[in-house]
Amino acid sequence: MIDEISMEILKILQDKARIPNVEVSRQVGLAPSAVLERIRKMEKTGIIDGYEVRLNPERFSRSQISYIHITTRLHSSGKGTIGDQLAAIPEIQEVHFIAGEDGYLVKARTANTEELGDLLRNQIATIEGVIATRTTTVLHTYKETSRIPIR
Amino acid sequence: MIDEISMEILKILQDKARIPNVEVSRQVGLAPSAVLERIRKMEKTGIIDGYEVRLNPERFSRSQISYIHITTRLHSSGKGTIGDQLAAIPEIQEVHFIAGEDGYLVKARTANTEELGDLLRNQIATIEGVIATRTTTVLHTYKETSRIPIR
DNA sequence: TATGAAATCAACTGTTT
DNA sequence: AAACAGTTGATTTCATA
Repeated sequence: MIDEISMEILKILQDKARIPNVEVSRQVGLAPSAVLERIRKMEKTGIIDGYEVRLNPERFSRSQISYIHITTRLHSSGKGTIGDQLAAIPEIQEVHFIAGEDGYLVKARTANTEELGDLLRNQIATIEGVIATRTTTVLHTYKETSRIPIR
Repeated sequence: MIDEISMEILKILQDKARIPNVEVSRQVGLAPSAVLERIRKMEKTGIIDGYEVRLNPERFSRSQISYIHITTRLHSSGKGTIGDQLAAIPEIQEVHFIAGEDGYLVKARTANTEELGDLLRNQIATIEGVIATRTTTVLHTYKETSRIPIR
């Protein structure tokens, strides 16, 4: 479904998402229009999901990463699922429903622990069906990427 | 340090990282070259960290997300820190040193639980100083973005 | 910093294989 | 179906204010 050349294109884009198209075409040995056509097709078929700007969290007062385990009641009523309500909070970057704990694992970014407390008390604890939270505080991040190994 | 116009530009880019530059310039009311200059400057000063292609994990056999708590010995010897060694594993997207557990929290993407077992046994457990691992399996993901709220 | 002119590149359309 | 070439319009660089 994805041939050698398209794989090559994806690898180049993973290294540098805003590389000029002519540069990609030079590297893979095709005409620019052919490369563009391949990229458009991969965008259409969902192989390429999109493009993101990565902003420096420290420049926007978002240095503190926290992982929050959220225990919920099994039969939640309320409007919408708890997962969707958590996902709507902008400080929360990831919401995962996890096995073995009847609940969710979410990743949050705040300026500091004070804002984290705010988030826990005023945004998360108020959601119908949330029983308890347990927070893991990040002291240092060695790696943080959305890049996946492709083959 | 970041004025109103640059903030506006960043918000537009967060919504659509590959929006044409003329379109941005129309929205903020500047010449295209002026917008570009501002973007270049923000790239240089590290406000913009980079740009990423988001590939569909399912198309590349990386559907399974796992969070792995790794307990380590306090005084690790060996070559390089454990954090750096974990960061070098391509299946691992995030490596965080966490408070309260003498260890790391990592996010991994594998094709399935079999590959996860492989990763745990052959790549993680073999690192000098690693005592134990505890894995949280993700069943469903509601949200997964690197976007941060800016203000 | 912002601008406008000039060169390079992107993207659409045709044509060919 | 995929690659290419030509045209149109956007991006980027540069001189200038």
